[in-house]
Amino acid sequence: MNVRDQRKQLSRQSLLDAALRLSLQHHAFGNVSLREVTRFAGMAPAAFYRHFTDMEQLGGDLAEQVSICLHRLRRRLQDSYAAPEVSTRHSIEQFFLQVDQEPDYWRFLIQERWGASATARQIIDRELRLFAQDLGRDIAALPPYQHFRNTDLQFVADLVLSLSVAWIMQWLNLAGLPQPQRDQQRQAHIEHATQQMHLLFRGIAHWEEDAPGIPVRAEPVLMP
Amino acid sequence: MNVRDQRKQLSRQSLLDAALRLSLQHHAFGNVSLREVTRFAGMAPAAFYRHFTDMEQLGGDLAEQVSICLHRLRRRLQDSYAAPEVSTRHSIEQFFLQVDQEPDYWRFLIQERWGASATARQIIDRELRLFAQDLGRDIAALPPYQHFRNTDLQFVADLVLSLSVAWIMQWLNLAGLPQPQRDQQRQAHIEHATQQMHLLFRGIAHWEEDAPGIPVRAEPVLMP
DNA sequence: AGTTTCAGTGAACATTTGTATACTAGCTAA
DNA sequence: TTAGCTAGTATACAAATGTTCACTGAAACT
Repeated sequence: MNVRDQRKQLSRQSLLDAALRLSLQHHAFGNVSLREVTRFAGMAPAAFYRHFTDMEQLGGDLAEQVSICLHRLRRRLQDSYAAPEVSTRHSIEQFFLQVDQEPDYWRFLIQERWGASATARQIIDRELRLFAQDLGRDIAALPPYQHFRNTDLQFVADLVLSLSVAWIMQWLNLAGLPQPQRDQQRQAHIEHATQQMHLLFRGIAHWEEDAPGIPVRAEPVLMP
Repeated sequence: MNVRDQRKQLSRQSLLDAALRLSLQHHAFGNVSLREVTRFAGMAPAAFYRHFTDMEQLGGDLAEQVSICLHRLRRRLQDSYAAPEVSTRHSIEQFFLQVDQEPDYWRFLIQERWGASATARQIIDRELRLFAQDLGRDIAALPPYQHFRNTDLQFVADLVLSLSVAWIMQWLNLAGLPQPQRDQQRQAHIEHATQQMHLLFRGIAHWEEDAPGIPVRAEPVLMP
């Protein structure tokens, strides 16, 4: 590649990095101004237009780039087929360890899921939907679940996705705590998530039976 | 109350209303300017300071007001004890019907949960946490669940809370669709949520047993 | 070697922003 | 009735914003 194009992409990346950093600092991408981004990246405001027409476009491109995080996660998920002897708890620990590897990306993703940039919202939504689909396919392919219909397993995948999003944000918010308390809270959070997953497994295992322990009369109570 | 104080509170409310409306329009409270709020409410910018010192304070007060929504929901939840013969599906329908009654409030709440205003975030978080606690207590008080430990049921409540948040936002985003397609999608969404709840019920019913259908080796796969 | 291309600069612009000030009208309380 | 409060107005100002334009210098191409 050209030396010039190389440098161009370099400063383009520094703009994206600046936008990400400032988005997290301001708790929203929409609160970040064009000038602020260029200032943070160390260039003149007008240089911005050599790379993006608009802050909206930058938001979209940033979301696209951050979405790579999810792709990586999906690939790692498939790798877990190779070594399936590990426990649920261990898997969850691995999951959060992976979140910790790129915490800013994850925070951005969840923050901008309902954020101001329409393009970013669209991209993030597509990405999460894709992720849930893959999750459903992966579950369906396993021997114990093969006798379930594919559509049945899809809503399980959606459920896990909803849970994951909640977990990640809770996990990331523990990062601000002081060291001794933080590790304890993190351990508790892992325990919490593991229990929730176990509950789901029980539910799946007994999916087709009646649930004699739970009378119909009591059902609505769990439901807000 | 004084006529003057009465009028003051009236215009204070119109400021809050304007802020809510504009927050939803801009997809973030942080993107709303002080002047925009006063313009929308039909007064001069300086009048703002007779009611709030800051946009931050307005954000907090708005979050506080919107939180009433959750209180109302909690109360309605307790009422469901009176008529527990209804099905899960019906309860969920009722739930979304209630969301539809004040959709703006709900959207604001979820949107600003990780938004720019620190005060708003704090208030919303406290409110959701309280909601989950109540949910746990309510579940624990029911005969079929009384033999579970309270702490065990708490994570079930957290799970339901995480799910509810996801449901609400998905539900609200169906509002933009054209009429014929919308009702169909809504029906599907209710079905979806009902299935997810049923899965949880199965899991709770078989909480203490082993799950023979699910080998340990397969567990991690469900876990991202 | 000479010309072209183009990422980045600096200055300028019209707007919009938050905030301060002096002021007005009308309710409140003596 | 009269004096005082005070919610709201009008105006002003400094700061920051998005966008433009002519420019510069180094890489790229012929």
